Amino acid sequence: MDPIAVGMSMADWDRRLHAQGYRITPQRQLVLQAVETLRHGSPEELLAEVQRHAAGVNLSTIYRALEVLEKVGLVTHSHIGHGAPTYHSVDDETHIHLACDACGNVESISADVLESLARALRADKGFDIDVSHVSFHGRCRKCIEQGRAGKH
Amino acid sequence: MDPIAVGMSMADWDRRLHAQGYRITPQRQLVLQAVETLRHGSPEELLAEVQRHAAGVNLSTIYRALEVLEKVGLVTHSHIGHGAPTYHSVDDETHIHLACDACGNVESISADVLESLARALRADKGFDIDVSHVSFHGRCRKCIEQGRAGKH
DNA sequence: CTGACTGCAAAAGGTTTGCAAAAAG
DNA sequence: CTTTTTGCAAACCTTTTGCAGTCAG
Repeated sequence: MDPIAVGMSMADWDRRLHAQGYRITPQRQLVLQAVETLRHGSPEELLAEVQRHAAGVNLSTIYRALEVLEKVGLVTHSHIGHGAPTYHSVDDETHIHLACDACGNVESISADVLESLARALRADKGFDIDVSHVSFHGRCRKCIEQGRAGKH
Repeated sequence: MDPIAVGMSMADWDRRLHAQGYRITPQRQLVLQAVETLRHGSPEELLAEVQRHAAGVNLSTIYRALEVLEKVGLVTHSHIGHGAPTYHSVDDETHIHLACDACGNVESISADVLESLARALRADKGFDIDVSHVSFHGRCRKCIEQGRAGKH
């Protein structure tokens, strides 16, 4: 598997960084690749992925790289559970997360379902939702059928 | 201000605890009252509120009380930002949060806006949203008008 | 060269846990 | 009297920060 050409945002990732005055570094490229490889990843998970290619990279570098990559619009994150945020690449189709509180499973679905709600909130409240950030908690089909209860 | 009769859930709060085998303690009552007084509160903030009435209460007690109160259905929490969760009492009208990433302000609105979306997700994906848990990120009217950018 | 970036280690938040003493039922 | 609950202190986990050395431009 070619570690370079993973997503379409990779095409101009360096230009994007450059444009905003940031430098191109191997670490930043590795983090971006890691985000695109694991389509969802916590900082910890991204570190593991990055370290498969470059063992010496430090966790704080992951955090700082993600901050920069997010600032230039190459990645986003959302808070799915109680724990760590999940980062994903911006070139994926915008999606939202359905996190099951009973089994912990997380499903990604298209963000299209939010369209009319987003429009309504924009109109009524003047509030502009960051759609890529959205995640819903609840119970998935399987857990409802099995009568599994429980939060978290 | 009467510290006892704040919300309607206070009516049978002790019965609720009792029913599930938990004991009635001043700390638990104080925490429940604090949640109803500050309609939104992080554990830290709830501690401060509780300590206005009983200085000796410990933060870990707040956490443990919230866990129990949540288990018996007297309070819920939602994760608004990056930081601490926010607890609110269940007897309030179910509401969701609109958190502005630019100014940090959080607005509560009725959860009614989610009705049709919730129904659709239930039908299409079999996923049952925990509505009280929902919060949206984005930009509020003020910040949009002032062209204020920025995440977090 | 010079400033931005990295690794490391320490600090900072937020939450959890073990334990002995205190309180509830 | 028995069992739960509390307060305290320490442990834990994730994220942030200060700093000196390194690297990109």
